[in-house]
Amino acid sequence: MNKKSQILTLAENKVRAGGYGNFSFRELADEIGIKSSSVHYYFRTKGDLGAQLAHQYTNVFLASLDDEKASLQNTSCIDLYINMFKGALEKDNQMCLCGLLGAQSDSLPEQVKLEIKRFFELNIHWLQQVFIEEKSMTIEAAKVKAIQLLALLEGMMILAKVLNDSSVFDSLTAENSTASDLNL
Amino acid sequence: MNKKSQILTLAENKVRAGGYGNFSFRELADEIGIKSSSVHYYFRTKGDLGAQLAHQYTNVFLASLDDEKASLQNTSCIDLYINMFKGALEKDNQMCLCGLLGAQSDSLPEQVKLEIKRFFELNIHWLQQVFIEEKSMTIEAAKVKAIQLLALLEGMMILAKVLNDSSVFDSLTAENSTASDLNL
DNA sequence: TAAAATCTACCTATCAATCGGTAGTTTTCT
DNA sequence: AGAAAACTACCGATTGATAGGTAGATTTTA
Repeated sequence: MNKKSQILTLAENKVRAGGYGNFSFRELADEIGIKSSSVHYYFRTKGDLGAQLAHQYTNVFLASLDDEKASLQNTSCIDLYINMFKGALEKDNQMCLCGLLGAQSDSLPEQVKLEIKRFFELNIHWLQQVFIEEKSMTIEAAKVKAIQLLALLEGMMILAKVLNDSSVFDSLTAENSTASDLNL
Repeated sequence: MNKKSQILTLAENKVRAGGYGNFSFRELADEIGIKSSSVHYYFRTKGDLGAQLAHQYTNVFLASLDDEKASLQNTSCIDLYINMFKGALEKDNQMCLCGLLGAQSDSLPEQVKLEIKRFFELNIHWLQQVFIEEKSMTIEAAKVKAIQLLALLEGMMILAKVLNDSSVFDSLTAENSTASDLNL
């Protein structure tokens, strides 16, 4: 793996653990074994690094979503989507990168903010299509559902972390659907 | 308002905008018109300040929840709860303090982490009681619902901020219940 | 084909600013 | 007088960022 990828991977872990302020050029450089100026060689400013990080995270997330969709043909895309979040949490025990950055977005550089917005817009659109196709919803209703599900999952990641219990996700998948209908 | 309250109020705004790293002793002191050492007089360490901040936030939040509950007798407590979140967002255009800190919790001092956990446990308990009383649920089902609703609202705050649109909350209240049943 | 120019991938060294925190002193209030 | 609430004056560490340099690979030009 080249240095640039190493930097992005390491930065992702740090951001997902504690947000935008939880990484520094020196820290990244030290742990990789280069100098902080070399990190600046790949990323002119911290904002650039953050923006590229979010952009790549979004692309990888959506790509693996489509991959899973293609390979698991008999599973509901909604369950697939829920399990993507649950899996990310259980695998890394970390927040969603864009969820955390989204919560902090008031304090982020503009370029990072835009990438966070992109993540949410693309995810809402992906889910909206699923609700239209799987549940025969109208465009409007599907969008509302998409936003609600995405919010629910981002929030669940927070709760799972705080309560130190990833089983809170289990009530969401269709297998245990007795508890899953959240009609308020 | 005394200095200590001023410090806490100012710190709350800064944390709700950008997280735990978004305030410093110097910044708080400058904006209030005292010296940073005077902030240390009231709060020995940054962890102490953060912990007291979260503790007070939790107490105020739950107290005004009970206040509203007592004054608005004919409204569902669930709608009341939802509107507390929506109101906080529209009034301050800021995240839930403990939602943001919860997302960052891996990087927080232990004392702050404990206060964040307290916020979520008390809120889950409050909602659980509502679901038991209003919807005649079992203890277990009510807890699942409480966790789901809290997660949904914390996540909605993130989405509302990122999309810059607080109307995403509107689909949740009982008045527009056509779109509100989130049965997956 | 060989020299010249350019690029890649780092480096050393340093900057002003900011960070959380401390010791000891002075002012203000009761 | 004595306690509370501020202050001055620091400390060591870290931050993002910049200037300038270098060895080696690659590309362009004559």
